[in-house]
Amino acid sequence: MDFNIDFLETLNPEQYQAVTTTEGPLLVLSGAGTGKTRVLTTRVAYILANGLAHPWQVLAVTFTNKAAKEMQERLTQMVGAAAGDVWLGTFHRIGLRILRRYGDLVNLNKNFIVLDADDQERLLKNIMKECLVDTKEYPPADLLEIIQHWKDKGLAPDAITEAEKSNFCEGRALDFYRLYQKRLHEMNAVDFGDLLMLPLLLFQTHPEILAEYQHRFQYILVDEYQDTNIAQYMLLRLLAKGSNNICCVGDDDQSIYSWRGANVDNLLNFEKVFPGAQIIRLETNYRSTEHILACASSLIANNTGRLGKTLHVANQDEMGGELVVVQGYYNGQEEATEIIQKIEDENHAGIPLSKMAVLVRLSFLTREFEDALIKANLPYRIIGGFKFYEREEIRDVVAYLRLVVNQNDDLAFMRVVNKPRRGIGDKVVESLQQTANARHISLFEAINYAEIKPAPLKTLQAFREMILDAKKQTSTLRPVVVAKNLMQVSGYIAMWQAEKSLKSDERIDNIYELLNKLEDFASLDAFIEEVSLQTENDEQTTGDQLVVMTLHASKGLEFDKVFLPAWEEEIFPHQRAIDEVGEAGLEEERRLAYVGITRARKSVFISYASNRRVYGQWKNALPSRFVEELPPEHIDRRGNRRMGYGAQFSDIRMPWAAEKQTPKKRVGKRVHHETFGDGVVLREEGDRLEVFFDNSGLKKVLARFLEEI
DNA sequence: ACCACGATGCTTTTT
DNA sequence: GCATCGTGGT
Repeated sequence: MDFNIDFLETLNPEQYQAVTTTEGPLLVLSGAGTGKTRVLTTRVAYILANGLAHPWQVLAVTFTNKAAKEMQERLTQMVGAAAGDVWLGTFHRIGLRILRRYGDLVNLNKNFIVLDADDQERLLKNIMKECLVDTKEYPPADLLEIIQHWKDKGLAPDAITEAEKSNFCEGRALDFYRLYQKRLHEMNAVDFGDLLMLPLLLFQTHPEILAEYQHRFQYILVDEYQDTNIAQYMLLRLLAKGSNNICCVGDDDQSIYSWRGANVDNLLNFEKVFPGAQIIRLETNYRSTEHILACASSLIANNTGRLGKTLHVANQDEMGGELVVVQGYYNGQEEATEIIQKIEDENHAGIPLSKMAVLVRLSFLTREFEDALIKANLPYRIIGGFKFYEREEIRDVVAYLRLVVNQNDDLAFMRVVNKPRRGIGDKVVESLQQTANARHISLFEAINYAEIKPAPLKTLQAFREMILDAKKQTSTLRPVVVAKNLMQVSGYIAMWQAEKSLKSDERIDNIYELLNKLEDFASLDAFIEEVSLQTENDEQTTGDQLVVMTLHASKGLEFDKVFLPAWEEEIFPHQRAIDEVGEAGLEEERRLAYVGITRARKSVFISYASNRRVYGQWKNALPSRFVEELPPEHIDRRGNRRMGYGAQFSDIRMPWAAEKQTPKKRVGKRVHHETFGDGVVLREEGDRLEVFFDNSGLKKVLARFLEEI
């Protein structure tokens, strides 16, 4: 293989070791900005160049689709077309690939579909309703989370032990899980968790298949190992039993997905699980300045139970640099406006927008920045907010296509059968469902048997023919043409065109954007599969844009200048993280702060606001405790913009603050309301009061609209 | 079957 | 403050 190994010379000694120690288990502890992607990529290239394995005998797993794509590109640069034969992708994609091949051994039909979060929740809601559960009291989303956690551990319903059981809905979660799996099976569908759990089940029940993959994968590489869950760990352990050549790269200080089932112990126990493992530490940081690293290190030092690493700057040029700025603001809006102003100034001074980023803890915080960006007329992209593939119109179009591919896809059927309105209401769908249940057939097939009045029946038959017609077209026409036809014939596009609003125009644009993507696909199946795995916003760097995203979404990225707003108690660290898992939650929040700071090459701008609107209500806020954990000599602390540094937050007297100071006991008091007149307070729940007004009767009103009389 | 309106709850973080 | 859901009227 023609392969230029010159770039081995540009590696530092530790990186070189990590690349060339190919045999046996290896753990690479790789701090932020120490070149781990480079190591991983070069390692694969090294293995291929030395003929240690064929490309298809190398398995490289990444955490996100984006990371996989980036690695694929870099690898192609180094080894050319051979890069395409390496098994490279997210765990979920690899799992899918295995199931497409051997799914029949775990009761799957070859062309199964992958449900997204929305489908899953809808399905669970249906199941719960059938079981006469009040979905208000027991939210399907909570059940989904429970089931996902089971799947994260690789636990099928029969494997749930007493200790794993949940007391959700009087302990019925397991029953629902069983039903849910049964329903998935009937629909020939899997969810995200199944993409890990079912391959695991396959390997456990079919040793000969496991042996085949153990033999196949001579070298296994894993990125972001600190964020793998138990199912992923078990898969890796099984696969690595073949060659024993497994290399995991990770950083315990960047473990930020425990809420999703990630388990840092995978990394901490690496030596125990893989005897004879070697460990290499990458501690030379090529990304950030001294001040930035000092802040990150000082902050993370407050965590316990770390493996411990000391990052140092790579070159002397990076010594010094700008101090990390900590700025206080009056409120969230001022904060957003001023930060965008700064970004605009930097942009005028020559820094491209794409080299800067605003990273927030909670996705709703992106909103104020979006407003400010629109006012400033700067091009931007929000990541972590509403995602392209989660938009209504996109999901509708995909549902149509899913139905063309698989008429038994009941969820897709229900989504589009009356969209646009065709006069098919709840009653008709209910009747279809009954027939379908009784005969064990899909809703689509039930059209032929259900007792339905002539008018809707005619509509349903026409709908049926339309889908079957599109299916017929797939054998002669290109997928993109079939899809465009269907969107016209079904009246779906016309539905939005008729609406004529700003939003509907945008929706139509989105639909065409989606349909154009179809150009690149040979079949509808392939397209749907791509879409169902593409949950994360792919990099569509259309020109020079500023990104505003969540801290979670920023993992693995880097920017010259990073802005970290809303460093306030209850937001960051997030109150719920602390409430739910206490000290462990706080430490994960701190790692998130560490991830945020270490995204920056040249400068970090941290800020907090004294007042913030949450749920449309003003709340005052204290600076995050993390601010106090930064080393004073490395920061430029500017305090609050309007009050000057040192002002006591409790000194702030704002109109809305007055309401907080009124005594809590208001029950029994006579009050006056501008619209409802005089009355007496009966009950009190936080800010909401139940008042019996003399002339208007019983009303629920907000305390701030009341005056005591 | 569909629409208008009001009550409700929501904001962690994502493959 | 907003989007979603459920209700009751047409």
